[in-house]
Amino acid sequence: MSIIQPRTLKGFRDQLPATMTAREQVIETARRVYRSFGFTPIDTPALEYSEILFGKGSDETDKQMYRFEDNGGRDVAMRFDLTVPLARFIAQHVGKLGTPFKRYHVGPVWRGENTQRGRYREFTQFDFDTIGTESLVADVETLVVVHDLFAALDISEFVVHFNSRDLLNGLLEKLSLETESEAVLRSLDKLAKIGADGVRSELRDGGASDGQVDEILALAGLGGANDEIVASLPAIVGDSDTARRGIGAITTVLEGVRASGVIEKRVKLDVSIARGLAYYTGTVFETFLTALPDIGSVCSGGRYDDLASLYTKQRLPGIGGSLGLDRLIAAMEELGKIDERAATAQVFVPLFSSDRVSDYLRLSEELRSAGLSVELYPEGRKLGAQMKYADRRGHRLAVIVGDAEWEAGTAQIKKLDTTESEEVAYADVAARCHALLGAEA
RNA sequence: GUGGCCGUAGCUCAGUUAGGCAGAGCACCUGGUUGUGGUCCAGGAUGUCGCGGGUUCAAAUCCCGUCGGCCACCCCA
Repeated sequence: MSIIQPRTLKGFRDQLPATMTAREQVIETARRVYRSFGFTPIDTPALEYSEILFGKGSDETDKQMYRFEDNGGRDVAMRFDLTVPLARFIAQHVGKLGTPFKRYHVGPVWRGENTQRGRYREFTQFDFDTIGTESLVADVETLVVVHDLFAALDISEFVVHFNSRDLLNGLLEKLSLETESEAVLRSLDKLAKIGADGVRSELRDGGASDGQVDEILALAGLGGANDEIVASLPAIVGDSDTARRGIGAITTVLEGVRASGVIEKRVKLDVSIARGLAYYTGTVFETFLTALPDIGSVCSGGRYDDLASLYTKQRLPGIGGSLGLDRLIAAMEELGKIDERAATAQVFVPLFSSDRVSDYLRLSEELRSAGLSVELYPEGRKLGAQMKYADRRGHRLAVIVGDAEWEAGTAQIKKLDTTESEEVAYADVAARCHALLGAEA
C-alpha cells in the first residue's frame, strides 16, 4: 500500500505553534483595541450565494473568487473579504441592530491569485467597521483605531497613509477625465515605481493632454507636511463640490486625529493612496511598516457609502478597516518579533520517579488550580534529559520533587534562565512560583 | 493569469557549469558513574536529492511534465 504524500495547496498553509501563538496574541490585542472603541463581535459564513459576492469588489476579485456549485445545485462562492458579507449582513439585520452599528470580525478569506511573500490564497482578516453614519467622526476614529492598534502591538515604526477619493475625482472632473478615473488611478499608483516620467508617458498613451498630465502629476507629486499639502490642494483640484468635499474631509480628519492626541508622523496625508476596492467612496487608507515597505499594506480600508445599497433600499453608509493578519505575522517574523518560547507553559515538572506518577499529576493540577500553566514531562527519563527538554522549550521555572523532597515535604524551584534554585515547603510552591514569575516579568 | 529563479538530512545550505559511491554546519541521540539544562569533550543515527516519466552502462546533476516556494508584472491584506 502506498502512502499519500502529505501536502498543502498552493497559497494555503499550516500554522506551527510559534506563529500560531503570535497570531493568537495579535488577535487578542486587536480585539482589546476594537472593544475599547465600542465595536462588538459578529461572524458570518465562509460561503455565500455567488450573487452576494460577485461584482462587488472589482474585476480582479471576481476573477479570483473560489466559486462552485454546491451539492444542492446552488451557485456559491467563498468570501474574498469581510466587508461585502458585512454589507449583506447589515442589510439583513439592521432592523434588530439599529445604527450606528460598530462591529469587529475575524476570519479567513480566499482569493485564488498568484502567491508571493505575505500574499496567500487563504488569509485572515481582522476587520472593524462603523455602519450607518456619514459623520467624519467615524473616519477620524477609524484612523485612531489603526494607530492604537499598532501601538498596542508594540510595532513602533508604522505610518497610516490616508487620502480622500474625492480629491482625485474632483481633479478629474475639472479636467473632464471622469471616465478615465480607473486608468488614471492605475498609472498614478505606479508613481513611486516608475517615476513621474513613466506615469507621464502612460497617461499620454491613454490619451491625456500634456496640460492634463501636468495637473495630475502636480497633485500626485505633493509632499511634505500634512498642512502644507492641504494648503496647496485648492489650487490644484479646483472648487467643484467633489473637490471641496474631499478637502473638507481631509481637513476635518486631520484636525480630529490631532485632537485625539495621535502623533503627527503616524498619520500621513498621501494623495497617491487612491486605489483599493471599487466600493470605496471617500476616505481611504493603507498602513505601512517603515522597516518593511515592500510587504505592502498591513491594514487598509476606507469609506463605502453605497455598498449596502446593493442589498437594501435603506441608506447604510459605512467605513472601516481590515488588518491583514498573515501579512502582519510574516512581517513580525522578519522583524524577529516572534518569540518561539512563548508557546510553552511557565512551569515545568519533571517526572522524577516513575512510581510516583500520581503524585506528579496531583502536584501539576494543584499548581494549575493556583493559576499557573504547568507542563508535566510524560516519561520517567533521566533527569538531565528532562531538564534539557525544559531548557530547549523555554519554560521559566522547574518544580523538582524527588524522593528526598517527597519525604521532607518540600520542593525545589529552579529558575531556568539562570541556575539558581531554592528549596521551599511543598505548601508554598504555587505562591513562590507566582512571586518568581512576577518578579521576572 | 504571464514571465524568471528555486526545491538535497529536522533547519540553513554546498554538490548541478563538464552525469561516476549523497556532503557540511547547526539541531538531534548516547556517553563523560548513582537526583539537575544551557558550555566543553568523545561517539552515533539521519535522506523516496519535491513528485512522475524520459535519455544513459550510470541521473541530485541532462530533457519533459507536475506540485510547491520566491521574485516581477498585475492586483492587494
